[in-house]
Amino acid sequence: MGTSSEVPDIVVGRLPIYLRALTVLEAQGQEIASSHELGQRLGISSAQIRKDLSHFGEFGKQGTGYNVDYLRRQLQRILKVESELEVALIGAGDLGHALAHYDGLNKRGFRITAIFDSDPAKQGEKPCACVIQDTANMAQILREKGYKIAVIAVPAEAAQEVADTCVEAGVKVLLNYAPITLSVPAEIQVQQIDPVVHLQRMTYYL
Amino acid sequence: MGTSSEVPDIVVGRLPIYLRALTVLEAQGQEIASSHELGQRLGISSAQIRKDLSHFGEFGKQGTGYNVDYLRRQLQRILKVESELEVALIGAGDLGHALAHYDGLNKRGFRITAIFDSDPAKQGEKPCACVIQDTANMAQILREKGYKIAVIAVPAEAAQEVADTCVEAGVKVLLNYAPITLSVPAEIQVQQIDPVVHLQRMTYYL
DNA sequence: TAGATTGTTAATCGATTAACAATC
DNA sequence: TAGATTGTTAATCGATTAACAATC
Repeated sequence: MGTSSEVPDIVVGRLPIYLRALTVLEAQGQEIASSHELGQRLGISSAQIRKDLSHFGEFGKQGTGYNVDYLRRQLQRILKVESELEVALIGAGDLGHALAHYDGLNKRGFRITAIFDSDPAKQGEKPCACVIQDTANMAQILREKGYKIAVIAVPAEAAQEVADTCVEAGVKVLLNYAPITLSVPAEIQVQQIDPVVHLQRMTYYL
Repeated sequence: MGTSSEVPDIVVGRLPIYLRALTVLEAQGQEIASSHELGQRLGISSAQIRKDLSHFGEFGKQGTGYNVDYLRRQLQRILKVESELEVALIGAGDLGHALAHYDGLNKRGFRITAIFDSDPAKQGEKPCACVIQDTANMAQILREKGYKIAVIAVPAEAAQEVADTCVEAGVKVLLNYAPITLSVPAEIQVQQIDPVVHLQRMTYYL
């Protein structure tokens, strides 16, 4: 064991997949799952699942497997998603609206509580529980309310500037839907969602 | 060298990122780029970029670097995105509509030419160039028109069944927005987009 | 107890990096 | 030529897997 910074990124990246599978199993009323069963569902070897989990502790019982509810809670704790997290959404175009309406975020602990758009025509609209505000006020609001998580759903041309503002305002986690690679300080977490990139890595095999 | 099946998945996965960066550079009028410059922009080592490209051929010139336009075209060829590819979209909820409206797909070679939804109220609607059809007719249409690529934007409960139908109808590439791990034959390519999974792998570091 | 499955070790496998000859 | 950068090799580094003692 040791400090959490020793856990490989790639291991951390699989935990949400495990968590999701456990949530599904629990909804189905299953109380126990073995690493073998989990692995089969996810297309991952059972050894890898056990190895991954061993970075964080001992969660199973020999001869039995893992208690689904217990392991789910442990993963939520490890991933720091036990309580609800507030998310700022920047960009209220089609995608921004779709995200604002999407209850899957809410149900899984991410609450969009601020939305920004630079288009005055959209400001004042209320696509979900919160009203669309002017991007000009974003930096101040992010800092005052202490937002740590932001979702960027603006056009590619605006994304880097939005990211810079977020970082400057104290945001630590960025989910970027704009199709460009953002340049941010090393301590800032960025994940990219670009459907074209995902499609292109598959068309290679056609 | 050898057959393309020898190229590691992880290398193929980076090519779309390179392609995207080259497209940006070209739009900015830059004609030449070195592996070092590309790497700096992407947060990847120059050695890795050269190694990755070396799986497919020799595209650069010593002492100079890579011709941006030439390398971009080569990557498009390797990734099989030289010509437009037809995409079927299943699910016309908020996300489906957002995808149908998104011109970034079109501009980068993926044309949505069929949309399906099981809700009769939505059928007949025309969110983009094509009309929403009944999911009941999906299998037949996918097979007749020879769709190889489908985007799944239905609720989690319906996703596995939709995937099964797609695979049965000859689809080879699936982009899945539903928050479940799909079970498909090994030869089928699947990529998953789940914002919650992306967020959770970052909240670990908060 | 017998059967099953964990957590962990050691071996294997694969990916990344550093370094450099080739060459533009 | 001098400077720069590629493509490639070999070394390093890290991740996955197989195997098994521990134990429920």
